[in-house]
Amino acid sequence: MPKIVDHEQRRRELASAVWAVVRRDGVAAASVRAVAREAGWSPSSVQYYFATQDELLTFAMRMTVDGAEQRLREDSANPEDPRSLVFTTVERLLPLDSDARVATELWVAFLSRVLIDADARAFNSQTARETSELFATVIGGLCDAGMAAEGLDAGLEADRLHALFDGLSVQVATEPERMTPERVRAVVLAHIDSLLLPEHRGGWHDPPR
Amino acid sequence: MPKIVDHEQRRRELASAVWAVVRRDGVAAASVRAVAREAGWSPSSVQYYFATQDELLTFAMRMTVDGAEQRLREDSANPEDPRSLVFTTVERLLPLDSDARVATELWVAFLSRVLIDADARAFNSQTARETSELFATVIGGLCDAGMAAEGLDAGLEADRLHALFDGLSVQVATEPERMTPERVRAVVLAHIDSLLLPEHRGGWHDPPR
DNA sequence: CTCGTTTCCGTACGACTGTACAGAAAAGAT
DNA sequence: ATCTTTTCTGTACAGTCGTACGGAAACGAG
Repeated sequence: MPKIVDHEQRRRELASAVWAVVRRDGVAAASVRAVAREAGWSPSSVQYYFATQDELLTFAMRMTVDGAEQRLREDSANPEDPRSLVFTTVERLLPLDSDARVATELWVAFLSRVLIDADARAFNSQTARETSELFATVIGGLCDAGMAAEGLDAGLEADRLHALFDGLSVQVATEPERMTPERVRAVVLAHIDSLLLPEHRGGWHDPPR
Repeated sequence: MPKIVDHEQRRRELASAVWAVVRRDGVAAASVRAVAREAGWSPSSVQYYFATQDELLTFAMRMTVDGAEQRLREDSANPEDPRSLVFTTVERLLPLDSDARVATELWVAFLSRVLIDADARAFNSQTARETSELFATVIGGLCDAGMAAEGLDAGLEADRLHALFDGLSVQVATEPERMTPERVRAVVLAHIDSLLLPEHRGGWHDPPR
């Protein structure tokens, strides 16, 4: 038996190289050769683990959403008040601290692929649907707790929060100097307040984190 | 004197070809050759009007925001109630009808460039700032009319509306089947209502258009 | 018709792309 | 030490790309 490498780990390693290249030079520069150079391997070696470039890029993209899901699960055992559950959910998905922001930038970079590539489009629809459902769940929590403003349409509000979330993501990635983490937090808090009954608004003495 | 062509018009004609290509095959496919083929000219001919590819793409992108500005001015002489001014402003900028949606898709396609190219970044910042100011103005109109909810921070709300707008733009471009024009309108109307004093909410018997 | 300018095009060069393929290097099992 | 399978690499091919350059075509003024 010959030398054996953990294929999955090697693939993750190469995906990280994809991130680095995309982050530095854009998604158009994520060629097989560039990724190989970044990872310190020969292009043919990359080819050994990913038969095609598309496979490589798709895998790299899928890893970012896996990361987001994991980040989300980290303390979803968070039975505190539904209001801060909404906040932490958004904040976990929309990474504001240093490294994790790369995932958002990757997402923006890959958006251009969604317009063209059918697979990327399907993948995007899938994760978008999951995000919508997640937001619908946490907003449903507000309603169940009787904290939501009266006449609030949970489905509509989930879409609205989702759109706000996507917009903030884009702006964090494309205009980090204008849309700072503090500003993002302020916008999100204001938005959540707008979902609540007046008596539950404000008083974010402990903006989680 | 030889044959004379209107350079500016020819440039606009070529920019339209850029749109068509970007729309169909993505921004990565917007090569000089592809644009020339689309426009029915030789690649060298395109070169005659745009010395470099970058010049071509930048010009095409700038034309889309010119279009948006023009669309905006079309009936900005609209002194009706400030509430529907907010709505029409958003709707004019976020084209929902057939053709004009291409501009939004172009914007999404070009976002990936913003992450990399310094010029694209500056251009994006500039237009984003203008959009923010515009939103701040119309929201200021709500406040001045005494229709805004109490304790409303106009600057913050301008940013929030801007983020919602960008998110809707992305979703309209990437998931048109989920985010239909009707859904967009519903989300925007709900958002505007959340900015108002309770007594001014609802009753959009005449959603403009 | 002829000249001069503008407009347009064909060609060419160097660089990069994805990927197919054949063979070299590595390393555990015998 | 030898064998066998995995791992890795070099090379090659057929594209596409941006763009520089020289010359052809078009066309208005004289």
